[in-house]
Amino acid sequence: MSSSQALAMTLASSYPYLDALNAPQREAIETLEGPLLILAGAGTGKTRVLTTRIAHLLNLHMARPHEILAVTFTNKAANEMRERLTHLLGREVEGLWLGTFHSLCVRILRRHAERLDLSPSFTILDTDDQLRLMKQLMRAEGIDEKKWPPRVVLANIGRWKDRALTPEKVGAGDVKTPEDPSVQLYGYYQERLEALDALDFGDLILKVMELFKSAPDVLAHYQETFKYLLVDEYQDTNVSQYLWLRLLAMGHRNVCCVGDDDQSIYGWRGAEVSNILRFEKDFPGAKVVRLEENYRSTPHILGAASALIAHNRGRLGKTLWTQHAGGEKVRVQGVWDSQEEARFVASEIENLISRGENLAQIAILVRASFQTREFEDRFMTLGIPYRVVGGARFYERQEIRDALAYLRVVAYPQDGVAFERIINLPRRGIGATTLQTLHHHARAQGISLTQACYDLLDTDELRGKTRTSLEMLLRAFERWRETAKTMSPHEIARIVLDESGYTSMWQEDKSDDAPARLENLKELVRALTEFATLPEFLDHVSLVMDNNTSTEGERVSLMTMHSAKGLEFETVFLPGWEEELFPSPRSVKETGQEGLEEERRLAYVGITRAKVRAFITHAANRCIHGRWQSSQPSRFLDELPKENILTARVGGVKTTHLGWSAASYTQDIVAPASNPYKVGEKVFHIKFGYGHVVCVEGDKLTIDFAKAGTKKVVASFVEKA
DNA sequence: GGTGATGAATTTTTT
DNA sequence: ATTCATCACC
Repeated sequence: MSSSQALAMTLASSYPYLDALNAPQREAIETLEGPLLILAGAGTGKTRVLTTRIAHLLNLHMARPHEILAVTFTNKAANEMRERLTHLLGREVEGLWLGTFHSLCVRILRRHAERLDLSPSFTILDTDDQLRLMKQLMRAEGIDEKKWPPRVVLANIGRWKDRALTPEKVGAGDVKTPEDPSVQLYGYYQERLEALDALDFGDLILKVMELFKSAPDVLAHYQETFKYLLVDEYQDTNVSQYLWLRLLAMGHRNVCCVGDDDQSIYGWRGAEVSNILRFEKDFPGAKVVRLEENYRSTPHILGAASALIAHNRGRLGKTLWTQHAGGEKVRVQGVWDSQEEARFVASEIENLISRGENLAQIAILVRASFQTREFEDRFMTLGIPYRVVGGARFYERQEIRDALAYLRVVAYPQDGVAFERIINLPRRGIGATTLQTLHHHARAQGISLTQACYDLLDTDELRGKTRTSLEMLLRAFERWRETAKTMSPHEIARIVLDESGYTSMWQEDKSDDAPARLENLKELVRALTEFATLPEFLDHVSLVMDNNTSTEGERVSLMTMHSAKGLEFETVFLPGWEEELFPSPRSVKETGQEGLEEERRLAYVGITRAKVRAFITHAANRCIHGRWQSSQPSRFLDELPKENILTARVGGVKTTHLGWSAASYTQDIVAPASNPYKVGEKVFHIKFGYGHVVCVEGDKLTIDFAKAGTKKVVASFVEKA
């Protein structure tokens, strides 16, 4: 034991935050030196251990904030950890290296870009950019996109990057068939990225490794700086991230990883549970602490989850236990179809509301995001406030990405990816042919797309309308860049969007979703007020794809089980436990037993989110891709012990009106007619667009929407058009 | 170079 | 059901 650790032990009692911990938790916190692996089951206080550990390191003056590197899985988790740390220490901590692998890598890369063939203002490509680039590449190479879908090629490349395989390292055993063009395209893809001064997500990790290998002084600097390393959600790290970590930890070996092999649900993204097993091998003498006391769930919930996960082979094995007693059994409910499922869940939620339960403590966790739709419909009809977490994310919307492309070109003139996106948006007569000419020139001369435009404008290559509008566009960008020097980012954004004609493009658009898009653009400009500079904002956007899900207001949460990781709710609904949906047939088909086990872990994650009560439902019929299918209950249901569950089934061909409980029916009649809308009036709804009121009942309106058809909604969800 | 019609494929999960 | 690509025509 080191002297500092001995010190920690003796002083422990004078740190009140240690007193509330159980023995293993305390051990996990007081083992500050040397490699430590914390196997933390669901709900065993893992985040608490991590934050307390950081607080303890700081309080004992064993490290200054900038000497601690803490890696989380999501930006949200990083923020939460920061908040809890502030709370523990009673003050804000500045300078801590706390973030996701990706955001930490960007921070390092921007600092040392000159040591690599990158500029400090390199671009980070997102999935959309990647896809566009790959399509271009494949077209240029004459590769059939039908036979080799660009998404699949990109997925292959992504998996190779997850395993730290550069194009030359990809072997024959890494491709499914010898004629797969992915390897060849991987090489070209990397060349294009380099020419574009761009990195994709996987590159962020690999580039830092490259930096460390080519610049030993830089590596030494970070190895010395980061005296203590902490990693959350360790079961979801990939090989690259593991190697990255090992490189940094090699010297002092003060590395603490927290994970749960039973909650590994990102195998499809290259996560390797085996990193956990490797840990003890690569860090001999590593201490392993197991956290098995669950503070979250009732015995029935825990019992159901534990029995389910016990069906997996190849797990490290943990026995979760709780001091809680009693509680409700997990309810398993069969319904006729997905609509009835939505009605059932909604009526149960109304029951909970009438019993005074907090909506923020209720969540519906689905396997696939399309499942949220029917719940949304139902909640809107009944006026149950809800929020969809994750899903179609703000920064991924078309109009937002277009607007961002404009801003990127203003901030980084050489950003070809962004420039290409908006060069003809709104339409200004610069079509595919012109673009091809520009590309050809840019590549031949090894210059940026923007530079190629300037070059070609000096020649007679371009004529007529094309020439004038390209010239105008370049002038406009020059002007905006000038403006950007003196104005705040949000003012620049407004000017750029107006002067480019992008705003008017949507104003003139007669489609139903145009108003919502304009609203989103306004929201974007609003979001910009929080940033001092354009580059700062752009980095934020490419890394923090979380739409800042406002936690404000009491709302039911709707999300996938994946995005529910790390969260907890008093009540959890788990709909769609059917063979054709969960386990996902695709997952089982593609990766067999391994895939099935990952699905089971997902089920385990789902159940263990619940503190007090859990409902699992399965429908006999479901409409997938516009086609009705009948389905069998999920095999996972058979794996739940009888003593922990309560089964009910509503079968038969005739629909049973489960959701139409007396409560919701009377509410329809009793509710006062307190809304300002009249039959025939034109209204706007954020999700359904424009429509006319056809019926008014109390605060409910029946509206015939131009696009979405006839829907019944609560008056407060629409506005006058 | 732009537009509109037709037909096919698509949806698992996310930094 | 919706989105995307392709093709014919302006």
